[in-house]
Amino acid sequence: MEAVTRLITRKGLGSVTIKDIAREVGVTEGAVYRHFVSKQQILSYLVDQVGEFLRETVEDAESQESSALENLERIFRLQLRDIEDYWGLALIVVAGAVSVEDASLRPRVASMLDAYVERIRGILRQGVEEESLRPDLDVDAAAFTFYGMVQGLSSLWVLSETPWQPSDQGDPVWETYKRGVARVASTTPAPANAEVGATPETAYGLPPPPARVV
Amino acid sequence: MEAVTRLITRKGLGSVTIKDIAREVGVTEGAVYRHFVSKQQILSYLVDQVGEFLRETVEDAESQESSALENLERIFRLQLRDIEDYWGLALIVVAGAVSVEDASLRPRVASMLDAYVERIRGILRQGVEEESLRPDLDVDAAAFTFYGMVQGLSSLWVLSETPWQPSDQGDPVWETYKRGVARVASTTPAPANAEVGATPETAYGLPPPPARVV
DNA sequence: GTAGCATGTAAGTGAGCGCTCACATTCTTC
DNA sequence: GAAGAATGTGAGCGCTCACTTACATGCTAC
Repeated sequence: MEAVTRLITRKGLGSVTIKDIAREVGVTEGAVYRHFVSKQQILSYLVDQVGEFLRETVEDAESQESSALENLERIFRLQLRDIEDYWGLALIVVAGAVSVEDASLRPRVASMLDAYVERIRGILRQGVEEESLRPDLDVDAAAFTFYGMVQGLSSLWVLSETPWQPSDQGDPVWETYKRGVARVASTTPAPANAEVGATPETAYGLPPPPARVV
Repeated sequence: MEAVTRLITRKGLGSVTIKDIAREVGVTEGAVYRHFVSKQQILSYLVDQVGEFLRETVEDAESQESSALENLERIFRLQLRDIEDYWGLALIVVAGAVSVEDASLRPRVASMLDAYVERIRGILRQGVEEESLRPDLDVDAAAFTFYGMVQGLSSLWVLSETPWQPSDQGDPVWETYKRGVARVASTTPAPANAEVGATPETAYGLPPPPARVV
């Protein structure tokens, strides 16, 4: 499974063949079929693995005893970092690219992503309750937008030639989101004549994001 | 090209073959090769066509003499509608799925999407100037988020089994976005002890969003 | 009307795919 | 150390794909 992940990260999902996998592991094709009954099964396991990975990410961030908004920000940043590390997996997480080609995997990808979005909704709901988020927040909409932010950054990054990183854009994108969902009174509203381009302070007791060379 | 669009809409991108295209048009494979030199060329034309389609959508919305925020909202809604109508094209617009499989098409898809996002940025910049958007708005971040909203809704929709439509979620998602980018001073800020569940006022002279059953 | 060209057809080619199978090797168990 | 299971090999099967080619047909120009 690790080899498959590496290959997808390197070559993209569609062009990974059983022969590729076998060579990456250092065996022949036949040997692969001693452990998996079909290519579809391999991809299916991969989807499960990605789902598990997502679940862990969310739970790690949740376990910290802090506000929902802080937890969300942590998830957001972890997600961007993971996407940078696992180029190809981003495509699964983010576009459900597998399921486009192989309709039989679609339900699995769908339910994996659904579980993820549902977890985000849960945090948002908690945020509304604990009043770190707007009381009139539409939780579904905010969850969609959260998912979209990650996905949008990922797919533009994956396509782009220039070597920027999602996390470079993470701060301002998050600020925009926060403004949309946070309780208005608790944010420090920008003065009307604030300087354009001023970088917002990072908060929430997070370590400052690692400096990245652009 | 229309036949290709229909086929992708019907079957997904990866599983469309030259034979499929030929049959859809009503000729044989050989005849297709009288007009196109390769399958890659066909897909390349398709990407161009999608780019043109996007450009037209944005320009239509821009041509209306109204605020940048209103224009953006119009683009957002048009986009969701188009995605519902052209299932498969959503995947190109939204995930660059082609380019995942065929690396040679990637630059083309990338520049098409880049042009789109750049247009969005232009509208946002205009909005900052005309003061319908926050003066300290990070235009890049807001453009990313805009793109992500559309993409997030699309891909979750494409995967989902249940028959919801992106435009069902459009209103609340847009509200969230608007709150993130619009000029704070011109919105009616919720008082610190606002009632839970209070619906924010729409502003900017927009008609109230149509009531939607969720 | 016929030359020339655009367009179409049917059969094929070669390559790559997922997958299988007869057979070899290695590991475990007693 | 032998039996048997697990694991690996390499050839190859059947299939589909993008693409080609030899040949037919219709349209246009003069």
